[in-house]
Amino acid sequence: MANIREIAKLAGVSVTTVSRVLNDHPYVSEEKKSAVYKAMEELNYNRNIKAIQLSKGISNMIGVVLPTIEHPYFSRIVEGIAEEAIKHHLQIVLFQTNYETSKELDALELLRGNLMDGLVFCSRAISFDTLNEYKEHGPIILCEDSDQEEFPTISIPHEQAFKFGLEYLISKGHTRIAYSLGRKEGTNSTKRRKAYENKMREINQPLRDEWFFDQCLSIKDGQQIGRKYMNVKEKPTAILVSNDQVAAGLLLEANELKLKIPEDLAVLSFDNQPISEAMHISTIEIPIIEMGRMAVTSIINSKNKTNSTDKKITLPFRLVERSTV
Amino acid sequence: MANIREIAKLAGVSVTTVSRVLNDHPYVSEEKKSAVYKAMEELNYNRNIKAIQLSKGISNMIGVVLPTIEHPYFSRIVEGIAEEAIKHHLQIVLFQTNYETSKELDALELLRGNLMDGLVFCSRAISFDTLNEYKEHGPIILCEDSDQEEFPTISIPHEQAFKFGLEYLISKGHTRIAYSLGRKEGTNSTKRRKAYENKMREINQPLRDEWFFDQCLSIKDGQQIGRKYMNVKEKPTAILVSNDQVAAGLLLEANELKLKIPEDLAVLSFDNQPISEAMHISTIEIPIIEMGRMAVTSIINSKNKTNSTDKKITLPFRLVERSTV
DNA sequence: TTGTAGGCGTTATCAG
DNA sequence: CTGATAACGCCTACAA
Repeated sequence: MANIREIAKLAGVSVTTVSRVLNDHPYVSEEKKSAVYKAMEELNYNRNIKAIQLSKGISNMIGVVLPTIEHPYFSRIVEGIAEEAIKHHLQIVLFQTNYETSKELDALELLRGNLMDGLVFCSRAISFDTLNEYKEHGPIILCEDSDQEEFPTISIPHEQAFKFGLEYLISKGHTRIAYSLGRKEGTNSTKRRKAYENKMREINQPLRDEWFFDQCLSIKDGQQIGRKYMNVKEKPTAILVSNDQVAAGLLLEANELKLKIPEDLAVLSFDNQPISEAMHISTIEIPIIEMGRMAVTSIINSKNKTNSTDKKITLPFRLVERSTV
Repeated sequence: MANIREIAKLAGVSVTTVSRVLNDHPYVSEEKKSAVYKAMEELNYNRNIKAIQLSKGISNMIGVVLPTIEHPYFSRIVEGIAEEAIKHHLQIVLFQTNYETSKELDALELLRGNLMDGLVFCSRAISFDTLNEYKEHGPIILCEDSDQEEFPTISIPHEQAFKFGLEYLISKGHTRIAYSLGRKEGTNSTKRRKAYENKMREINQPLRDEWFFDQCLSIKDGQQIGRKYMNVKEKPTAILVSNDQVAAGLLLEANELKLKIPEDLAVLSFDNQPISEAMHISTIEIPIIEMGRMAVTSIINSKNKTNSTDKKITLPFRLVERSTV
């Protein structure tokens, strides 16, 4: 592989001049410029980007950490990240962690090793304490509704949104409301659970284990809920589920079980993914793509200003009324 | 940022020794080793991965090119790629192109610039001629069923699979068969179309424009087909659609239109994504995850051997009979 | 077991 | 306009 020095030699100029030509600097005579181009042609020259990056001390890469790319929620975030990243000539490095902290650490180590300019955690298993150890090595953006002050976050207000969903169901005459969450421990899920418990206390409803469905993320999980529902002794009249996938699964299973939605069971979900429109699912929209986009701008902002301005960005949610409530 | 030289100075050893400690080389005395560790601790040392990569001439990164990450087919391929990549300590760089050749070129340019060890094209818009210009810069793997000899490919035999699907429908008594494709121009779609035209000729059926639905990828597109179907004058009795998403949309719309599946219209699709199981859609399984996995191994093989062994890898497809045929 | 010196390929500084 | 020369941070013969 020919390098800049060989080009210089062949063209009869200095490496500086070659570099100038390469970078479209002014102040290079046309003759030398064409001599350089000719030499590059002859030697079949290719720039070495790694060398440029080392020399300049930049990367133009950001890491995106998520449990799996196969869930619509995450692929949608990445869609947004990719859209914004390309505007800034940033490349995206994907870390599919399956919520294994060791893999999340891999991403952090690469940030530490200066390979990436920043990291977006779409969801995480790793602790804030661990995260904190990597704080100095580059901007880390969290797509979750956490209250800590260390890292910028981008999210809808999950507690408020869940409360809003419950109130909507209540306004429709429901008091016996079940719910599902993605994973018990996550920041967002914790907020949702809190909202649920508060609201139930408020309307004097007991918390029933039977009415809570954990680990619900996919269509299959939604079908699961449908089957479990049949065995629930005290039936709820409504359910607020983790996301549209779960709602879709629940609807499909309900159809098989001759369960009428919303007459027997009202269903409200989150996200407003395409499938919810197709199945007429009432849902609370989360601006997922926008979240992805803003995660990138947030990283860029953190890079530019030493005092990162935007700490906690809260995006709006929105009720989309269709026919399952 | 402290570097290896400062560590050496503070620890009172040479840079070589520091490098040895860093890389777990043998033949370093315990005293020096701990002196180095101490110095690293004191100076808050972080390895610069870009420098290592430049020095060693490696990248440990592969690029993945696809139109959008938001479609289950592509996110599933990436899932497979990620699974295999992590075993080989390869990072994944995502190029979301929206089928714009300029963005596909970006990926190729980074390959040329030695930033990545190889490229996987999950789908592409760019021509073989252009691709060929980048052949020398690293392995390029195509996830499509093309017959060219220049690049390794990984795919099911699309023509054969489509023919198989048609024959299955015919064996169920159908002769009036419609079909849909993802995009007219793609390699895989071309094969499918060819299979369709051949088979129709074989059973003496005319080709009707009305029975062909182009640009069908999503649930929405499937619903579209349902609505268009109502206006088709000569009704087909079966349809072979591009993928499970389209089938799902078609089923949902059929339900609203009081169209009976499979009585009024039999539906067979491709992929065997989770949604097809949930909706009991008969489908021809494509080992998408496996495709992703093998794309990575193929890149690794191309790297190791100068004479790339596996040129065209053909994966098996499989009929999954459920209740839409 | 250790160190010196040169190389990876580019950019940046500064003097002409 | 041009060019030496020193970074960037690390690895690795080769020699000791």
